[in-house]
Amino acid sequence: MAFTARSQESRAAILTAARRRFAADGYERATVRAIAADAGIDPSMVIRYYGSKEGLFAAAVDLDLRLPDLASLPPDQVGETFVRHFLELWEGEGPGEVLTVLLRSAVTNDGAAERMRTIFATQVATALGGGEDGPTRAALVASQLLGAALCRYILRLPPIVALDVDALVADLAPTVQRYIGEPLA
Amino acid sequence: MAFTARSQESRAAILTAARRRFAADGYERATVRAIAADAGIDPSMVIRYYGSKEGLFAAAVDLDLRLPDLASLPPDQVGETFVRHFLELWEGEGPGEVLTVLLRSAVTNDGAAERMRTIFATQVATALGGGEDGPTRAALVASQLLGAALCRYILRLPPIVALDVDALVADLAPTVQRYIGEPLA
DNA sequence: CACGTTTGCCAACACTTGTTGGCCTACACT
DNA sequence: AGTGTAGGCCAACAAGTGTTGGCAAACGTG
Repeated sequence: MAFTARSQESRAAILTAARRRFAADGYERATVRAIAADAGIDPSMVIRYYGSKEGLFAAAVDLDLRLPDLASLPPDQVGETFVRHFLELWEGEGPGEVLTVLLRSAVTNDGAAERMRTIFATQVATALGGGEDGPTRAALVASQLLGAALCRYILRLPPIVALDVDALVADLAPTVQRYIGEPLA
Repeated sequence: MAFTARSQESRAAILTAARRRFAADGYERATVRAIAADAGIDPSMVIRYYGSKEGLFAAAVDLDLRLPDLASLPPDQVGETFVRHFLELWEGEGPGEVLTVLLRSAVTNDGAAERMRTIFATQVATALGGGEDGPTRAALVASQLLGAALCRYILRLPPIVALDVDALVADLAPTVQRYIGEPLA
């Protein structure tokens, strides 16, 4: 039952292959067989190590957003800092893949949607702190950031893809800043 | 080969059932058998009428956004009008289902993504008019609106779901207004 | 009324899916 | 060296998929 050092290599190979497949195809179309083939291993081993396809998925999307401590920043820079951190997460090799997996499959798989919900209900909401309408503000921020990620990394809308990170940050930061700070309707 | 009046009822039943199933489950998990069962008809008829599952899908996502003429509005109301129109499209029974289908499957299906791209590259961009950076502005608008739709109708983030349409319009309108009118970075 | 066409269902096909059990090999430990 | 345990692959399963062909009944048209 317990893991030994010898199998760690296979486990890791399976996990990275799973992330890549899940990211590329989404939960439903990514098959255990394809993941196993990418990892150069038998499909049955995938089940043996991770229990089921869903267990593998859960292991593949285990990510800490590592949101910075925004409370210690000058209030008027929170928006820009937050947007930049989020976008650089997406641009990165590892986290970007995990986030792609999450978003791609949260759209069709309810388990992934639940995971996304908790991530943005806990990590984002607490990072932003906030009073009684804190959750609403966090959700508005999420709507803009997830929308941007959707258009840039999933749908690949050309005008959004064409922008470099700095320009995108400059465009989005005021929006996020307003959702965090300005009074709501 | 040609359609007769007698079959129109079944065709329509299949189409509405397909829209509902595609919207609820996404392309992959919506099975022809389930759609046929919902329509109270044999699965083979679905294929006979629409050729294949993909043909049925193509027929199910045939929608005109019916974007209003924004040019004739006072410039400072364009944002709010646009946001409200978009949200009410989503709230509506028929169009909302089609949009859900489109977004749900654009994330994993490349054909649907292409359809989405052209919709937001042509319909939205031309509705907003605009000069040389018009496409960029339109894409930024799309990022916020699609993000909001994603959070509200797909991921169902509670704080976004809890808002009524008026409140959401009030929160999002300034963002869209800024993307349309204010200078970009 | 008889004809051909259309509608519809049943059964089946060929295939893919996640998952399981059996068997052999290679390692670790005493 | 001998033994127990874990790694790994093969083959197979049961279930579900989209799709096809054949056949009975209902229809519209002459």
